[in-house]
Amino acid sequence: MTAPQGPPSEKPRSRRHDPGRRERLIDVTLDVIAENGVAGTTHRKVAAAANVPLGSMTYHFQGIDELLAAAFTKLADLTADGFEAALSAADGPRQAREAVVGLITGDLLGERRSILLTYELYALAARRPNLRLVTDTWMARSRAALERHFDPDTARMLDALIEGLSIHRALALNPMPVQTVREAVERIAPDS
Amino acid sequence: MTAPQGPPSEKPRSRRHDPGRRERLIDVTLDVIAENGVAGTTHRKVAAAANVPLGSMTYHFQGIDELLAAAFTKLADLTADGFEAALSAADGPRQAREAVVGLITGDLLGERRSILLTYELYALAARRPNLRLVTDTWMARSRAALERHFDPDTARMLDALIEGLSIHRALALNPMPVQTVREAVERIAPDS
DNA sequence: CAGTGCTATGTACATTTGTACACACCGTGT
DNA sequence: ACACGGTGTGTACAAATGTACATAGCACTG
Repeated sequence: MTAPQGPPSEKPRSRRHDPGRRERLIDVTLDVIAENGVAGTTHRKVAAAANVPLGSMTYHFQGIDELLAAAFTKLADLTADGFEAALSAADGPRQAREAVVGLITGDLLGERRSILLTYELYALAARRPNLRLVTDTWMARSRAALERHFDPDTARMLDALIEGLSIHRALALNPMPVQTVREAVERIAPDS
Repeated sequence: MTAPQGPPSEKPRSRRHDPGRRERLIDVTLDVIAENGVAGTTHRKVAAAANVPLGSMTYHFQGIDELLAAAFTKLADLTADGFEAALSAADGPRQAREAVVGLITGDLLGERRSILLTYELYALAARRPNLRLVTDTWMARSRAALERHFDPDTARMLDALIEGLSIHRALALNPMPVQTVREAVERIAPDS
């Protein structure tokens, strides 16, 4: 779905010389986590999904912890990138608010995967100091991006609102309509 | 910490006849999940923490899935109970808002554990239909409790805000001050 | 007070898992 | 051309895990 499948398919057998394999393994790992959860993510599942031998796992990553850390670091970086891009493109508070609405209500397909992975990250970060650094950096970047348009307090509130609304939209049977989302954003960040 | 430790200590050896053991196992399971995550929760760890033999696990629960489901169901029920109680005690919108602030900023000790378990539940519920029922019921109860004091749209917004603010307060290095939380709640649910 | 049925226990076992490691391959610089 | 160092591969193995099950003890009914 998201990660590229297998090496560019040269010969069916013997796919040696696969530059960028490490990076591809990280992408595939996120897919595996999204599907099976951290609890169900194993070296073997990732290897199978990426179509590489098991030994490749321990060669590229010190252990499974490093694999998970690398995957979640990439997730946080990419998500923060998108967040910053959407807000940078906005000009003025009006567009900024609409950008926030867009981020919350963004396409529920890819969004759902992202939210799901975020839970897993939060759950893991609570117990792993090195992942705490990842979530902290992520939050700091989000807040900074919001502060380009809103005062610091409002930025923090908006950040929390985005978090909560995203979760609710992902979990709820009938998600909150876009118009209501817009109303919530406007209440937190009024026309000043 | 939270769950009662071991049976009431009769004889050191042979603790047969332990009524309510099933319930105690559920409590201990939540403790184990909080400490090790769903990924690190095993029959043996729970059994050791509860001071019961391994065989007791498979006797009381069909499998580890049923154990996890029972634990998370209890978590959701208890949390929703507390939520309802806090809001029922409030009289008028003013007190209701303050109750919401209290729920968000509630003692960070027990709160932290609760939030942490919630991530785990969300992550698991995304893949397990029977747990989806648990989260749906929980959300419905929360919303209903809020609707005793606020109009439906505001209730949904508040519910999401509570979610987001709780997460941020649990994860952030320096959590948002109570006064700012109050301000956010007031912006979403103004004096009408 | 005897019997009956639920509860409790300990152990056994097949699977799965993380990880190590010895060997094969190939691009690259000399 | 050729060695060499990084990259890739397959397999092996100990540890941990979920689960089944035969046996044992206790409470409670009649």
